[in-house]
Parts: sequence; structure tokens; C-alpha cells
Amino acid sequence: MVLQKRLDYGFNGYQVPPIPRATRSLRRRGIIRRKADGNGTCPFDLLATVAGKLLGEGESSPDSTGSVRGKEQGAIVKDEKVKEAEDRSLKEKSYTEGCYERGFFISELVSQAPVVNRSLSELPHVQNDTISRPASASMSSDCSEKLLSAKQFVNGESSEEHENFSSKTEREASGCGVFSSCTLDTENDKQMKIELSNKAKVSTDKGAAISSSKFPDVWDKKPPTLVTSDESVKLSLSTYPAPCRSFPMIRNAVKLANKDDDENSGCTQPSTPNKASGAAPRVRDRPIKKLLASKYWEENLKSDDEGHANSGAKTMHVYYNRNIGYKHQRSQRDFPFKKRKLFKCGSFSNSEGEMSTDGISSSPTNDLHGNASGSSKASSGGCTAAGTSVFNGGREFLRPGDSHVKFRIKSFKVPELFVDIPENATIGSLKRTVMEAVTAILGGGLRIGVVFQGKKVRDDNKTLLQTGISHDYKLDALGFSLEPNPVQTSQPLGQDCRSCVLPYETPQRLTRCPSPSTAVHSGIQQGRSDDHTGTSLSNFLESDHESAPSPHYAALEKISANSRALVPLTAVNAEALSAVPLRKPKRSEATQRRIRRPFSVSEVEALVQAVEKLGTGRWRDVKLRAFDNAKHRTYVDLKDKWKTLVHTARISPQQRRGEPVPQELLDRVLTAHAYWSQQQAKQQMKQPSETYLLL
DNA sequence: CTTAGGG
DNA sequence: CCCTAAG
Repeated sequence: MVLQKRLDYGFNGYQVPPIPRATRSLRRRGIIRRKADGNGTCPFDLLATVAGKLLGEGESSPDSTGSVRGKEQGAIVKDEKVKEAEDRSLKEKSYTEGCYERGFFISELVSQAPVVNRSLSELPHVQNDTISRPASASMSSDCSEKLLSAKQFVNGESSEEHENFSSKTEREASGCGVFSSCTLDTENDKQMKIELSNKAKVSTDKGAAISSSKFPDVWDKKPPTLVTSDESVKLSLSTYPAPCRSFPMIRNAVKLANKDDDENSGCTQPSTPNKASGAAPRVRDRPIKKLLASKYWEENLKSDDEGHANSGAKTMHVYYNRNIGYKHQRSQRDFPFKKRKLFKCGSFSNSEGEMSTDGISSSPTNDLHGNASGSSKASSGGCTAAGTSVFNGGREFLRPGDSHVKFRIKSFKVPELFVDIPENATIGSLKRTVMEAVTAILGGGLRIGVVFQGKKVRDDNKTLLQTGISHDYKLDALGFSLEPNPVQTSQPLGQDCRSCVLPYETPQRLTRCPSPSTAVHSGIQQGRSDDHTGTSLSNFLESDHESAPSPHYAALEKISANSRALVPLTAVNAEALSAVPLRKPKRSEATQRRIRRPFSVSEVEALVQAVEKLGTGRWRDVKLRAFDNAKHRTYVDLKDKWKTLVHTARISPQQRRGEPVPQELLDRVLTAHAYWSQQQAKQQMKQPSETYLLL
């Protein structure tokens, strides 16, 4: 009767390979190629462009194959029960379906993993020379982990098995974490997919290799985190942080220089086989095609203009569905995952201080850590950088004499998420849960960070040229990162947003939260890993700042019905998990405060207008009326905002903080407030009197 | 679930 | 924003 087992999935950020589509789109529209005229393209513009595409474009993307895909997916998972669940889920409309359509699910990823592996081995002809080796090499603990989890999920394996796997995983673990990319799928071809993932991986690996020398810690292997107990099983799935910088596409076999390598030397083939064989044999037998048919995934097979072969990078279109109905929201609200206070990993917290004349941050490692720090923190168990690291195999293609700089962002990584879901939950719910988590993050607001030559470029007004990004710059020096945007993101980054979007603000990073209360209940302990790796890393990374923990904000806002809590979780080392007791079982640990999203003027405007019309006692209606598709604004939020608005309107302008609200709006606030207060007073007067009369 | 308020 | 008491 009890949900004895729970599966916890921690995503150290799965990669969202969104780019090809966006990139193409950008290119098509000439955005990316914007001419670097006299002033050159301002980095800010670039950011805005990327962010805009990423966040907004998806909305219009129709998807007609969602259901089909979903079924296919279901097919992959053989387990009848699962299938049923899947089908059921499929029937659920709207949002759920949307989720399917987006192909954002773990299960998918997982199920595909095996396939990928196999494919790799089976597809010798893959063009990419690098693939063969790197790919195998790349099979990392992450992959293993995922598979493992997948397996469990699918088959409901016992925790014991998991343990076994985990151990295996550990042994085999290698340094690559780009597994997620592997999951990219297209109905069209296995190869492509594989190739893609491989490449992606390769690049990552390369990055790893490259950075390993510099930042060894970062690349330390992350053992899969696995905790088992009678009651629940928690798996932390994470991908290795991608290097925060982009590396040129690697065409040659890349040698992994990771430390992990040594350990995982044999990993190449090994990891795959194990998983494949043990975990999801059936899965792999299935035609890949079926698995993958998502409109949102596009392959970018074409070689670019310059003739550079684009590894078929697939893109996933990620977007936040703004049309989610209120009801849906409500339901989501039902499963509020708790947020806990996080420690600040302030990699960027010092940003302001770092503003340098040239606009480039002086801290060299800083960004690299976008990933690194994230991972490091994760490993340390401290906090995770919410920052998503991005990396891109991005490379630019230059053309002689052409002043344009072309960027190709292979993929963005989503901040790590932690999912805690009952074993008996349906796959559909798992999918939804993850989708919601991802959606919360993506929809909640992201901003793009630019890292160039290992430094974060903070000056948005600087031109690419001034920054040093010219057509002939080193291709490997540019990277982009997704960072939670503390500022309202609903609006496209525009001129007025500059200040908001700038890196000046301390980015809020998702943190991984160790042991949620559930864990406690289950008796499972999540260890906080202080593993050397993590520690050293963190030290290394955060030398300048962040000695103190800072609050992390959960990017997630909702949880699906079955899931208990979604919290950003830093990857925890398996070892740590296995033995370490929870720090403080306080629920606070499992709870994360929602990310702060200051109301924009336009939102205030909408709010004021709605309240003028509806009054101050009908927040739900106000929500419906003016913020129906702002999933992150609850009626309570609106009510609170109104409260603060009233307060703001009453204080002197000098005392006001934050984005200034037009006085006109404040006046309306006061007027409306006065009016409705009066109305309310009348109501109250009336009621009592009547009552009184009756008596 | 909504409201209303305090924290 | 969170948390809660109340309805």
C-alpha cells in the first residue's frame, strides 16, 4: 500500500540538443550571420538572439506526431505495465501530450541508450572516425547510470541489482557525460543519431581532455550515485558537465585524457555491453526508428556552406508551453516539490566586481566551471551550479574575407534536476515530471552567458570584434551557457532588458539538494559527498568566491502528481550516497525556494488592469484573466505582488527598489486599491448588518 | 483550492 | 516568496 520504492533521478542536466533547429533558423533568418559592420555585432545581441530562439520559438512549433511517437516509445519499453501506463498517459491530453511530443523524457533517453551503444558497434561505417573510439570511450558512468536507471525503471529491478550495476558502472565509468545527446533521435536514422551523439560526445570528451590538464578535478569521474534501501532507490543520473567552452568539432579520434580514462580504460566497449545486455536487451532490439520521431528533433545533416560537415547534429526544440491551462497549473501545484535553500555557488556572484574594462571577466576558470563548478559542486555535494553549462561543439565556420562569425551551438545543457518519483508511478508520469521540471527551468527564464577563451564575457555592449571574437579567432574559445535568469524572462531580451539580462546579476544556480525528506522517510540516506574530487574542485573553482554557501533557487516549480519532489540536485557520487548519512534531515533541505522572478512592468500593468476590473479579492480570477499562461505566477504571487505594489505606491520613490514601476501604474494601484477596499468595506458592512438584523 | 495575512 | 489558518 505504500509506495515502497521510489526512484530518484538526478539529472545533472541533460543535454538539450536544441540547436540545430535554432541555428538553422537563425541562419536562415540571417540573424546569426548578422553583418559585423562597423561596430560589429554586439555580444548582447547575440545573446538575445540565442535566448530568444531558445525560449520562444518553440511555441509555434506544431507537433502532430506526438501521440504516435509516444506509442512507439511505449513499444520500446516492453514491460506491459509500463506500456499500459504509457498508453494511458498518452490519452491524457494537452500538456501531457505536449510532453511526449517534446521528447523530453528520461525514459526515452534511457531506452535509447542501449541502442546507441549497439549502434556504435554495429555501425562501423560511421563517417566520423572519431566516433568509433571516442564513442566507446565516451560511454561514461553517466551512460551507465542512465541505463541502469532505465533498466530499473523499466523492469523494476531490485535495488540489489542496481547496486551491482552501480558497481559496474563505477568500474566502467569514464569521463564522458554527454550521454543525453545519445538519446537524440530521429526517426530517420540510427546512424545519424549515433553519429551525432558520438560527435557530441567526442567534442565533450575533447573538451574534457583539454581541460583535464587544467582542471583535473572537474573531470574526475563521477561515480554514479546510487542509494538503495528497502524502501526506495535513488539514483542520481548525471551527465558530466560539459566544458563551458566550445571546442571545435573534432574530426579526428580524440584521445581521452581524462583521469577517468585510466580507470575506465576498458570502458570503451564494456560499459555498453553490460548495460545493453543486462538492462534493456529488448529495447535495443527495437528499431530505433520508432523510438524517435519527434518533430522537435531535427537533424542537421547538411554540411554547412563552407562544406564543413555538420555532424548531424540534432536539435531539440525546447520550449515552454505557455498555453498550459490554469487547471493544469493547479494540478501541478499539487505536487509542489519542495525547495530548499541552497547554498550559493557563486561562481558568478562576483560578476559585478569582475566587470572589467574590457568586459571580460578576469577569472579564468570561472566559466569553465560553469560546468566545472557545477560538477564540482555537485560532487562536493554542496551546491550545483544551476548554470547550465553549455558547450558547444560550437564552432564557427569562417570564410576568408568574411567578417561574419558563424556559430554553431551543438547543444545546451539543462541544469541538473533531481526527480523523486514512486516506483509505481507510470512512465507517463515520470515523463511529465521531468518535462515539468525542464519546462520550469526553461520557461522560468534563462539567459545566455558567453564564455570566450575561458572568460565570461560580461559586457554585452562590446562587439564581437572588440571581444576578440572575430572570424579568425580560435574556434575553440567560444562557449555559451544557459543560466537561470533571475530576471523576468518573459520578455524577449530587448534593449530595455539589457540591464536585466546582464551578467551583473548574480546568477542563481540550481543546486542539488541532498537528501530530501523523502529519503529520510524511506530510510535511505543520501550521502553528501565530500569526495575529494568535488572538494578539490570546488576549492579550485571557487577560490575567489563562494566559500560560503549561497541559496539556490529551484528552477522547478511543479511536480507531476506522482512525483514527490523535483529539486535540483547536484550529482552525488555513488560512493557518497551509499554511505553518507543525510546532513540534516530537515525538510528544509529538500525544499527549495522558488526562483525569484521580479515582475516586469508589463506584468504589473496586466495585474493592475485585472485588479481594477476584478477587485482585490478574486486573485484566482485575476490569475486567470491576466496570467493564465504565466505558469510561474500563482494567484498567491499576484496577491503578494499587489500587496507590495500598494506598499510601493505609498512610499517615496527614493525608497523603492528594483525595476521602477511607472508612477502612473502606481497611481492606478492606489486608486484601485482604495476603490476595492471601499467596496469590500461596504460588503462587510452589509453582511454583518443583515446577519444582525436576522438575529 | 482560495483567501488573507503574517513572516 | 513562503507558510498557514480559515473558509
